[in-house]
Amino acid sequence: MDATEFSDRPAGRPDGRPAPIWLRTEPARNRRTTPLTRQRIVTAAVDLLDRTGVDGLTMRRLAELLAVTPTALYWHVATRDDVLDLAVDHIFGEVPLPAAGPDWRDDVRTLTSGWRAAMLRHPWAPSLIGRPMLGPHVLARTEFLQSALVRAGFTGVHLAVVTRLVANYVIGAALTEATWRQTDDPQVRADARRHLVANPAAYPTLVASGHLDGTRWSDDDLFLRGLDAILAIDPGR
Amino acid sequence: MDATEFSDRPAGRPDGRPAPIWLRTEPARNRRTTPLTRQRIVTAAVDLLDRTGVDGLTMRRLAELLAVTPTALYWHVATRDDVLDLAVDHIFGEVPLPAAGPDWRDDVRTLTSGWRAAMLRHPWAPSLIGRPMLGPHVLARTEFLQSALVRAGFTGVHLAVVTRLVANYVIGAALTEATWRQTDDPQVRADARRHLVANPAAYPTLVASGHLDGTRWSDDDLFLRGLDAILAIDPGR
DNA sequence: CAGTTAATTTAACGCTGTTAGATTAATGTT
DNA sequence: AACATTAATCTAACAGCGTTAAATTAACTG
Repeated sequence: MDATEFSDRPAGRPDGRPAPIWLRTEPARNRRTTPLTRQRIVTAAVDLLDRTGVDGLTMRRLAELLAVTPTALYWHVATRDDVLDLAVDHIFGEVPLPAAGPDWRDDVRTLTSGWRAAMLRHPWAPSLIGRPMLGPHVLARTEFLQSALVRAGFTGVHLAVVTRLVANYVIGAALTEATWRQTDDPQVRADARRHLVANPAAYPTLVASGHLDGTRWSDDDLFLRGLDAILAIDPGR
Repeated sequence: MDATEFSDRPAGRPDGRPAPIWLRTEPARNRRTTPLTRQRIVTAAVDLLDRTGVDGLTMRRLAELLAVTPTALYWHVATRDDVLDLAVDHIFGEVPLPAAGPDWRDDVRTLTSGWRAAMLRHPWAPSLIGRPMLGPHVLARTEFLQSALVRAGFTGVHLAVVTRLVANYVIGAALTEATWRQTDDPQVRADARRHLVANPAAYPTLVASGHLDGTRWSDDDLFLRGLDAILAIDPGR
C-alpha cells in the first residue's frame, strides 16, 4: 500500500491546485503504478519458476503476477526464451564469489558447492542449461573458476581440460540430482526401484550396489568426494 | 508402392473368387495400412527431432509423418513427454556395448565416448536428460559402466562416487557441447566472444585463455583428456 | 500548451497438447 | 455365415499458448 492509492490520477489535477506534498509520491517518478522493468520481470519469473516449474511459466501468468497485460512484457523482452535466459543468469548471481584464498582447491570447492546449491534451490535451472549461457553472472563465475585454476598453475590445454572437467561435473551433477528432486511423485522412484529388483539378471551390479536407493549415501557427500577425486590432479604434470 | 495398390479392398471380393496370389498381400496381416506401433512412432520422432529440434516435434507433425491423425498417437502413447522419453532411450540404444576387456579403463573410455557421440549426433538429447531416465537402454549402459568399475576394484561408497563422477561428467560435457553446436547462428558465438574481449577487465583470465574461441582445441581431445584425469584415480585407495 | 517519445492495452492469429465420442477394422464366437 | 466384441483410428472441438499489429495512454520536451 503506497501513496498512489489515495488518487489514481496525478495529484492536484482536478481543481488545478497541487495536492499537499504528503499525498504526492516521490516526484521524480510520478507514474500511476510501479514501472515494469527487466529486473522486476526476472524476479517475478524466478518466483513463478520456483513455484510452478518451467512449464508453469507462461507469459500470461507472468504478466498477471506483475499486474500487467501479457503483451506489455514484450516491450522489455523479445521472447519467452529471453525470460528463461535471464532467470538462469539471475540465480547464478546468488552464487557467492569467495575471496581468493591460499588454497586454490578450497576456492574451487566453495565455488562449485555454491554453484550446485543454487541450482538445487531452483531445480528448474539445470534443465535450462541447454542454451548458451552468456549472462554476466555466469561469466563472472566461470572467470573465478578459471582464475583459481591459473593460480594453481594450470596453463594451456591443461587449463582448458580442467576448467571443462570441473564445470561439466557440476552441471551434470546438478542436472541429475535436480531431476530426481523434481520428480515430485515418490511413486515413480519406487516403481523404478521395483523394476530394477525384479530383473536382477539384467542389472546385477546396479541391484547389488543399491542404485536408485537414494537413502544409502548423501548426495552432498557423493558430490564432494567426486570433486576431491578431480582436484587430486597435479597441476605440475 | 506395394501390392495393395492394385485393389484397396481385400482381393477377390468382386466376383467371389480369390484373386491370384500375386495380387494379394501377405495374408497374416491383411490391413489397409502398416499398423501404428510404439516402435514406428519412436523412429519417426527421432527423425523429426534430428531435423527440427525439440520445439519442432509436435504431435501433429509427428502424426503427419506417420500418415495418421494426431489423436491416433494417443492410443500408443499417453503424452508428448512420453514420446520424448522414448526418443531419448532409443538413441541410447545406439551406444555400442563393448565386450568387457582386460583394461577396465578402456571399457569406460569406449562406453563414455560412444555415449557422448550418440548425444552429439542427436543434439536435442542432452537437454532432455532433465527427466527421469529409466528406459531399458539407459539402464543397460549404466549397468555396464558400474560393472566395469566393480571389475576395477571399486566398492561401497567409492563405487557410487566414481559412477556418478563419470556419468555426470559425460552428461555435462554432452550438454555444453551440444548447446554450442545447436546454436546454429554463428553470429551469437561471435557476439559473445566480442563481448568478452570488450571487457578484458571483468574477464581477464577468460580472455587470456581464449575461452569461447572454439577452434583452439578439439572438443574430442578435451573430453578424452578430462576423462583420463578422472580415470587416474586408484581403485585401491 | 503542443508535439514527441515511451510504455502499455485491445484484439486477434495460428498453433499447441489433449479429450470425448463416433466410426471403422479385425478378431472371436456361435 | 452372421453376430458380438475388442482394438485402432478418426472427427470435432476446447482451452491455452507465444507472438504480432495497431490503437491508446502516460510521460517527457520545447
